[in-house]
Amino acid sequence: MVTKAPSPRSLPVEINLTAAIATVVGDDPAILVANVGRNRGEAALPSGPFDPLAHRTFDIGLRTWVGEQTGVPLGYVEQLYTFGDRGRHAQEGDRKHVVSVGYLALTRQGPAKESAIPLASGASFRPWYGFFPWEDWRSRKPNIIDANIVPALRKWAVRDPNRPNAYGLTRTERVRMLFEDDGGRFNDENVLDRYQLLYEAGLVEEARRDGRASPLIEDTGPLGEPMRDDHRRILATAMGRLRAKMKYRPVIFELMPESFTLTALQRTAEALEGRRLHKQNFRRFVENAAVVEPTGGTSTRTGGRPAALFRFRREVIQERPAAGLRVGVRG
Amino acid sequence: MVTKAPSPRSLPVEINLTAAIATVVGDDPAILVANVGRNRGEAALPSGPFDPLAHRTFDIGLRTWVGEQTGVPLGYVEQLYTFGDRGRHAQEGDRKHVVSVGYLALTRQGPAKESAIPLASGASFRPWYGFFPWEDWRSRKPNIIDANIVPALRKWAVRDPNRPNAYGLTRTERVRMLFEDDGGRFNDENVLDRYQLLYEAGLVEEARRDGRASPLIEDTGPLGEPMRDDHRRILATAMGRLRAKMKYRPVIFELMPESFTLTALQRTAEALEGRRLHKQNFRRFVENAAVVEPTGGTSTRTGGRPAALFRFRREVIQERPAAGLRVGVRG
DNA sequence: TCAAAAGTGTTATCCTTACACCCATGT
DNA sequence: ACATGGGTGTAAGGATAACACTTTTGA
Repeated sequence: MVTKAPSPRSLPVEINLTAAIATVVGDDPAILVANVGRNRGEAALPSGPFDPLAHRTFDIGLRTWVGEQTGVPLGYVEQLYTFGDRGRHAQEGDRKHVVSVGYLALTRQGPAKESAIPLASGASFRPWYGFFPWEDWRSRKPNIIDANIVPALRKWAVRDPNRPNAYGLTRTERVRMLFEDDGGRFNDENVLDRYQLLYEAGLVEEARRDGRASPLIEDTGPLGEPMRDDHRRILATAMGRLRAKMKYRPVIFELMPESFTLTALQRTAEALEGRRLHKQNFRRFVENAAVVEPTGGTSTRTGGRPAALFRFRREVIQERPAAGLRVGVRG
Repeated sequence: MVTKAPSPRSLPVEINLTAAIATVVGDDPAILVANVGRNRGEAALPSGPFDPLAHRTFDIGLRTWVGEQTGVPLGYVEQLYTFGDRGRHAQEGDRKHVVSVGYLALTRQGPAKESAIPLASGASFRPWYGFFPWEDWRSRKPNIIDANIVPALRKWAVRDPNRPNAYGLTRTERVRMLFEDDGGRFNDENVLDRYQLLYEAGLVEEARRDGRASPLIEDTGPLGEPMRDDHRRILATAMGRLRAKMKYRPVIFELMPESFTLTALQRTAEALEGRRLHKQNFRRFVENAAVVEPTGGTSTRTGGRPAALFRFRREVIQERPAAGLRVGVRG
């Protein structure tokens, strides 16, 4: 058996780090993007080469150039996935091969509508549901699902209804599981699967760009705002991972200010999960998980009774390593 | 903000794929290793360069050379983590930089003690608890923990008891959470954290090799069999991921034969999780999760009443996407 | 005094944990 | 007949989901 035999001939390889940097602005989750919709520029995630001479680890490299170039200090950082498909960046020709390591990062951003952090020009925080309008079920099931997505996916599925994918699921089954099955509830963590299905069905702009568009895309119109290269796939991975992770790790507090009301905490959880939560149960959960403690202060907010302020109890990290916000459904 | 600016000067980068290929042999989980303990050879995970000219994706590359070189057909394949620290492979000098993409793969191996699949010479399946003896709690709490690990870690911790790591945990807290807290239960998923702690404390052979050994390693003796490079870290990542994943996805059936008894299924789950499970509860769980169905056949096994045979119900993948074996504690 | 949001009490139901016992076969 | 493992019934306790109601402020 061979181990680390040198490749006979090989393309030069470049390692690229691409970060989905998430925050919450007001009541909406947002993502840091570069090159915002100027003339012809598509939105792009911050991304840069990894230079092993300058930085010892991926993490250090990422924090350094994100800090330098955007002014955003990163708190929590987590590696997501490494994308290495040949031909992901067709425009590069075949002269080198780019491998992208995707990262999720969190940064605090305060409640202001305007960004509190001075950002480099061209960079801004944008609500992530602009890129994934079908993921925001907070006020209701998004209309785009029944009006556009499901009809188009059904047409796509019937063309070859029984072809199984890698997991043995047919097109019809995948459509039902991911978009139709609202008798069952919306599974907030399958962000990537839903995007992937739309991509395979040729219904997102990126599929058209890659020469995989279906004629059906003319029916649906653009589904969410596209991003450069496969950045929207990386963002989908990040959203799904964050939604999963917050249920068993207290990462949400990386997005909260030092002290906050329980309602603010709930709004943030709802923003990330894209669905409303049940107030009493949310509070009971937070209470007996003991992840927060009262500061003693109160906040006089927009109308209504003043709310008690709480802070994150750092001790829970050692007391209950699995303390997240695994709360139930429905508001 | 810069996106994909070319790195000014850069080391050549090589992408290396390293796979933890897991199976179950009899009642023990095993991992495919190359270069088994001949003269001076350390165990190593199968590993090879990724050549973007030959293979379109990482997955395809991995399946191809694993198949060619070892004869092992891979079923389930999942990317784990990409390791890019400079200096991981010191012996390479500074002439190129190797980035390793770690993978978890599963393959069926049948109940035979001898491997059913002809393996390339030098390759073999080895029980993974040989590399992680502190992870097997099936018969009892491993003696090595109280006899060797905890005393050495305590000595290590008191040298600098309050230094926090990246998560704000002190040495003392980490030791307690990961190895001492048996009032609380053993958390089977933290395989990587435990290995990482032993590495930082300088108690594993790899730390000595990297020049980070503590004198304490002379007290403890070698803790588990070492592996080449950082392969034991990759294996720890794989074990933790598999233990976590089997609780919410039916991946365990990738390791089972076509039909099996419920006890065999339980033994496999126990082998992977490294702890005994409660029989009745395991059965009830499997029953009402409806992940299996009776084949009608029975198996006459080693003594005792014949056991009914079951098979995996593929339909659950679409019925209950989160159908795993999230079963309770204790046998 | 009333709108608006904070904050609480209580119950039905289901799932988890744990107990101990019966069944069918080979020797 | 008995050893060996296969297979089951049931009850206590806790977590979850859902119901509607009281409290405190600002305008």
